[in-house]
Amino acid sequence: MFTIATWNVNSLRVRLPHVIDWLQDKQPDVLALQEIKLTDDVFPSEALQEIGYQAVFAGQKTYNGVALLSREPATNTITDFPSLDDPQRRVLGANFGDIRVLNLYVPNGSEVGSEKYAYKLNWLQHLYQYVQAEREQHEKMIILGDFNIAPDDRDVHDPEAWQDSILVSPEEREALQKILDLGFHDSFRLFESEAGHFSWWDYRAAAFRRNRGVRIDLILASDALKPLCASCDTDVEPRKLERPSDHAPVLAQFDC
DNA sequence: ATGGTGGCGCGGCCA
Repeated sequence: MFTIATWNVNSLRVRLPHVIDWLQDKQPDVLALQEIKLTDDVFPSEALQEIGYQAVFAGQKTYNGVALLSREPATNTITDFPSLDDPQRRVLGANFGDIRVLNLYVPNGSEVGSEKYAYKLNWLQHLYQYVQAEREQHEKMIILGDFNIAPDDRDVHDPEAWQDSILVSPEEREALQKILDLGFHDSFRLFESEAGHFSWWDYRAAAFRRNRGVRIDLILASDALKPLCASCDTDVEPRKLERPSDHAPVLAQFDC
């Protein structure tokens, strides 16, 4: 069994105790982190090593930053799309055995029509190009992370209120669909077709308590991995802790 | 309709 998870931790410095507890509880082979919000020189490699996890990472000051924590070493690591020169650290690709893993922190986009929205759509185009090329080289591939896109209205607590806004706009959803059309599957939807299952809840207005969230943290499995996917679940428990991340971890299991 | 919270870092940006 190969188990892999994604978690936007919103500062690894603050959330390190939660991450360590969760790793010890769930023991995944790989955990992809987003928004670590720290520079490489202060990455907590030793604390993770002590509980049996190695790390590769691409950090920056204050914002963004991604990492892959794993029991076995990562190989063939990349931290950028070849076609995009971007100072923002949002991409981390690596192999774990014969599985190609791509950890993403997709830009939020702020507001539809804004400069940040244009950056998001452009970034997604470069992602598409990269995945298109990678797909030809790797049968077993997993793309996971904070996509900052809710795939469809089941993934939004109040679709009418959210209509055409950031995270759900048609252009964003089309960009995600294009990537799925390269031969990927939303693991969560292989097992659950009902609405109301979320991975992010705003810190404000008691959104978590009222389950007013969106499902934007995804694990995409390639065609070859789809039949091997045994489960995919959101773990809401860490969201209930003191000083939680605003995102919950999502964990998938594969029979390989 | 607005503001509500949290992280970084100490004012304002970002989510």
